[in-house]
Amino acid sequence: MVEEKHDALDIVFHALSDRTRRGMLARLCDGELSVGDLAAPYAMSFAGAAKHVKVLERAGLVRREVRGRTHLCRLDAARLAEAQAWLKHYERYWTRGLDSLETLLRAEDAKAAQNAAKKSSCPTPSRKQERNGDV
Amino acid sequence: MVEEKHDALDIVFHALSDRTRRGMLARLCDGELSVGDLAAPYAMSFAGAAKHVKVLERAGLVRREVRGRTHLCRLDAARLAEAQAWLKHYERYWTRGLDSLETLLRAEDAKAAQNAAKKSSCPTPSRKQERNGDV
DNA sequence: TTTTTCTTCAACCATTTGGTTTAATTATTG
DNA sequence: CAATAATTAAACCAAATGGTTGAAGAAAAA
Repeated sequence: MVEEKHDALDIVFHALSDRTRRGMLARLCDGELSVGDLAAPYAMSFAGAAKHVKVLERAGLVRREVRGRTHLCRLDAARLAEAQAWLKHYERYWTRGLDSLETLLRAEDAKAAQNAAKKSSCPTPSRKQERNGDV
Repeated sequence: MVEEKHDALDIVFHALSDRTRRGMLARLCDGELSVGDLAAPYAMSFAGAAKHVKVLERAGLVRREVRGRTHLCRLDAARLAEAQAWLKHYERYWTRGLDSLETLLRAEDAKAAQNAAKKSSCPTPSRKQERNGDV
């Protein structure tokens, strides 16, 4: 009878819905950081940033190890896996679209290849982008 | 100089951080639904549910087509793809863990197979779960 | 036209969020 | 010991969130 209003996914997605917190997670990829280290890059007050760390912690995305007077934080990606598992259900609803886009691009490539064939051959046009912008 | 405080990812993750909205997205997988249809299953007021639809719409997760007096909504998964692309960056931080888990389970399976070998052979133990609980 | 249906809009309320500042806590260092 | 460093805790604030109710609009049906 604990009247749970938010399930784990609510809390994880909420934690991810803030650019500051996503930035913290990104920096934790390179290894453990203290709360102070995590807070340093941001313009806000230390206490403000520490609150963000706490949100990440409550979402289970970071784990904290108190070591002397500093609190070391490290990424715990398990909950991210859960979030991605949820999203994966919807993969088919965008891959369909991407597939047709892919088809279109392939057709374009083929046409371009035909036109270019008079001059040279170009086996794999390599339409890979992987552009991301991060954080 | 528009002073954008929230980027697209903020808004998408926030939209996903509510069970009601995730439920709506799930139901939209089966096809278009009116706002009324979307609202029906929930205990809250119609206007309350309609607000959730609007949040999804502003996040770019649903698109609305006004048709007569009913507003048809349909899933637009492109933004979900962006969210998953972000999560994909972290895949390596949980697959490492899952790999060792996998190794452990494989070892268990192998042992079980050895024990069972005296009675019968079982080619693919099929440790696939895909359990999800959805929404 | 009148009524009903589907929907938005506006006002309101309680709670949460993201931020601040100041004070308190805890561990290290001089 | 006293001083400093790393952090939390508490009180506060403005804005956003998630919900309500009641009214209004526009399209369809009577």
